[in-house]
Amino acid sequence: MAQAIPIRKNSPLKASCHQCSLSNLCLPLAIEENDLERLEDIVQQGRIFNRGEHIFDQSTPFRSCFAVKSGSIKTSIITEGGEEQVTGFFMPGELVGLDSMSGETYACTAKALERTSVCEFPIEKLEELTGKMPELQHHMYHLMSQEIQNSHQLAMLLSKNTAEERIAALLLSLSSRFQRRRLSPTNFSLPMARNDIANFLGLAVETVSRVFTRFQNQGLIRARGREVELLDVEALQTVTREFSRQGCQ
Amino acid sequence: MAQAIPIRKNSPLKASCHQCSLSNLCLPLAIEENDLERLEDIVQQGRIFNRGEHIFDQSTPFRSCFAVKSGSIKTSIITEGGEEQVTGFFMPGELVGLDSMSGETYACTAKALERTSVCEFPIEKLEELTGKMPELQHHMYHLMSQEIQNSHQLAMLLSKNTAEERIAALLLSLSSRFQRRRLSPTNFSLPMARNDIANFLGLAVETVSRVFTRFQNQGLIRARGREVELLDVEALQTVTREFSRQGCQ
DNA sequence: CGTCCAAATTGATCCATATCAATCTCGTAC
DNA sequence: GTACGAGATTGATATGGATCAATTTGGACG
Repeated sequence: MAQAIPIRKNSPLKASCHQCSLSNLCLPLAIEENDLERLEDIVQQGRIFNRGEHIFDQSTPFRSCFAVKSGSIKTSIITEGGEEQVTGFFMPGELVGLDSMSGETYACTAKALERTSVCEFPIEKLEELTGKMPELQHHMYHLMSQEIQNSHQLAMLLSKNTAEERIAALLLSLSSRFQRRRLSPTNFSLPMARNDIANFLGLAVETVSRVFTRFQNQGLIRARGREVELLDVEALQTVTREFSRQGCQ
Repeated sequence: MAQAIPIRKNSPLKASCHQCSLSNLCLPLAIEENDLERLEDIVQQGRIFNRGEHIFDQSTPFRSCFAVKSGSIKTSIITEGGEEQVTGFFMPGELVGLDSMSGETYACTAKALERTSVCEFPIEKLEELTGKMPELQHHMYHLMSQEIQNSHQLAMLLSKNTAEERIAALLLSLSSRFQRRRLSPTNFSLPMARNDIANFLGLAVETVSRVFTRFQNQGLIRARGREVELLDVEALQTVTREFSRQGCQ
């Protein structure tokens, strides 16, 4: 299988947001034809990261935001003590790095959970562009605001909800994000390990494991390793009193 | 004391960010003289709210962000079930409403914790202005990014830290925010009730109370009702492994 | 100055989840 | 195919903080 796939003639090195199936999810929401071209001018498309590789970490000077094209990314803060706090999971169509726009270096570390490709938006050029394009500026505010809300919802989940509620909420969040990408909302593969789930939700791994089996015994889900099937979405929604991470957009 | 204070002749009804002692804290950071005037044109200054009054709530259509001039504000999310989750406390120089820039209505409810005056920034005009003023736009991104980080720090505190650590962190956060306003960082009055602290930090009121007395017995603080004196800041910092809410800016 | 009510404190008990410990599973490399 | 190790599961026990209950404090108001 050493045969390389031939590169298409005239395949542009620069981005082509036009053809991107995620174009309505990430940045170029609802902007004009020639506006889209301006965005294409500044984006660096198609960087690939393998599982476990860092897109950036807390010591990296902040230069760019990244939109996930395929794969998935985990962001986390590492404390001086070396403890990790997972702050989010990012799926295709979502924008990573918005929390870093107020410092010299990134505010967190971003790691590819699987083979992942991203579009890079250099922040200086992006700011320049949003200054000229009110729609795009508005969209940036929208995305950042959404990110604040997500984080508030997470805080709420952590401070008020039980282990079962937190995990149900996460499953439903993932479900709706898969659905938005026109993938099955009931049958998907978790991109992250149990450990990451536990850390994100402020639980011990053992607790996550136990809740998964409990849900399984109750007929709410079917889970084998990272493969998950939601058997009773309604019931899961009942378990979750609150929380709906809408992700990016 | 029925005598009204006479209104100064020519006292402008519109804002005067020039004279505002908070001008380097809230929006008009590092902008030019005539830029500041443009900001003054859009801001509605001097609205006063009494203790307990709502600046806005979740059913209010989103129109404006608010900068705290004096007093303090509590923001919280009310769930369908009527549960409250306090999402933040805002002090003079800080901007409220950034989490609401992605919906038709406000994402939370804002309540004055004491007699509070605010400056109102109508969002449409503000967006228009940031489109023309790159510095101001940059500052908005900065503020929103900071807000995301604050919220991540809170999530971290809630998921990883003990009751003592959370309360020490809050006290130190308030301390540094008082200091930024050139007030005493060791001797201040808490604007919020124990209940609000408990809710914000994901604890029961009783626990907050107990930790306060424990800190007092250990000689870390002196507290009588809402009056607090930090006696050993170093020790409090040791208690807090993490977390530093920088507030706005 | 005393009354009243909300807020705060203190004490006793209980429980959800962490922690510790022991397998088990499965993907990967040899 | 077998061996290995990381990740996941399951079981037993400990504990921090919630909850329930009872005072106490303090501020607003007549």
